[in-house]
Amino acid sequence: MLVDADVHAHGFRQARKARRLELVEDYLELISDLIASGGEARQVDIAARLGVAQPTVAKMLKRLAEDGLVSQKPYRGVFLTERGEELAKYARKRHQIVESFLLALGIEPETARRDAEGIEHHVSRETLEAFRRFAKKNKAR
Amino acid sequence: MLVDADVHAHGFRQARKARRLELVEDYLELISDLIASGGEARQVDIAARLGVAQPTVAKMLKRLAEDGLVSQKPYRGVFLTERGEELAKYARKRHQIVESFLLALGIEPETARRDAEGIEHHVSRETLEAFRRFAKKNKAR
DNA sequence: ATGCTAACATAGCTTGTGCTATAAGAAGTG
DNA sequence: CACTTCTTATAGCACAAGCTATGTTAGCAT
Repeated sequence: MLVDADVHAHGFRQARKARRLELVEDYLELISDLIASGGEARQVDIAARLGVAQPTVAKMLKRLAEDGLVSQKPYRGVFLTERGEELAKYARKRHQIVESFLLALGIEPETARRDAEGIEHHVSRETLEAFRRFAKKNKAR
Repeated sequence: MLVDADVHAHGFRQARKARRLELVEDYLELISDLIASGGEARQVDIAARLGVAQPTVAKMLKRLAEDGLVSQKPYRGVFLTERGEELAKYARKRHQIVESFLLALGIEPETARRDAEGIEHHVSRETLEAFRRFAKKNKAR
């Protein structure tokens, strides 16, 4: 009935790791979208869209900058580094695949969008590939 | 291209709330499984299976007890209250459906188990129902 | 019954992510 | 050019979830 304890533990560790990455990916994806759609990503806009206070964003950006994912000049907008852009691109691709997959399964668009937001961070490459194939084969009408 | 900011923010707030619930569900589900399979749920076992230190579990159990989800007597095992059992049951059902679904999709068992662990918390009732139907129709070979 | 070991309890620290309040810099307007 | 306003920076607090180290208790074995 129950799986081996070590295996079990490993799974949960993975999940916790994924949870920490979620926020980072959300930020990168959003920053990338903001820049693509308006040319700049200001802290206030990021904050408004994430539903969070501006200092929270400032702190997070500092961390992202330290990790080499974004670059910021004082009192100027924030930009993605090459590595940040890469991650953002992958996150967005994954997001789109998950969403199309759900649509192909016949889920309502609104639900698909919302569920995709949560699911995308927990999909391994193998599962993502399976989703992609399925979505391709069963194109949503 | 970008969705309305308030809608966007609301989605993220929901996601953050869900993230806090994840841990609780993981605990309840695991406690329920441990009791079902061995008659008791000891802190050390919970800790081993979650891949976490025992004091971390102790602290969490205290919180769950305050929230009326588990009951514990000092130096004795932990048990689920009625409300806790209910939540655990739903979480487990959801988990099983997600896992069978991934298996039916042709995902490797190991991967399916791991991905299910992360995905289960983000699946709406609508999507869950679609998963259930698909898994039933395409029973894993 | 006494003592040993395994399990639980507790203290205190770290890190991450949120907040409010406030200072400081940039930008637009008269 | 000065002033107002918008944006960003910084300080300081709270809380959740992790850790290590160490004290207590229960249960088993001699």
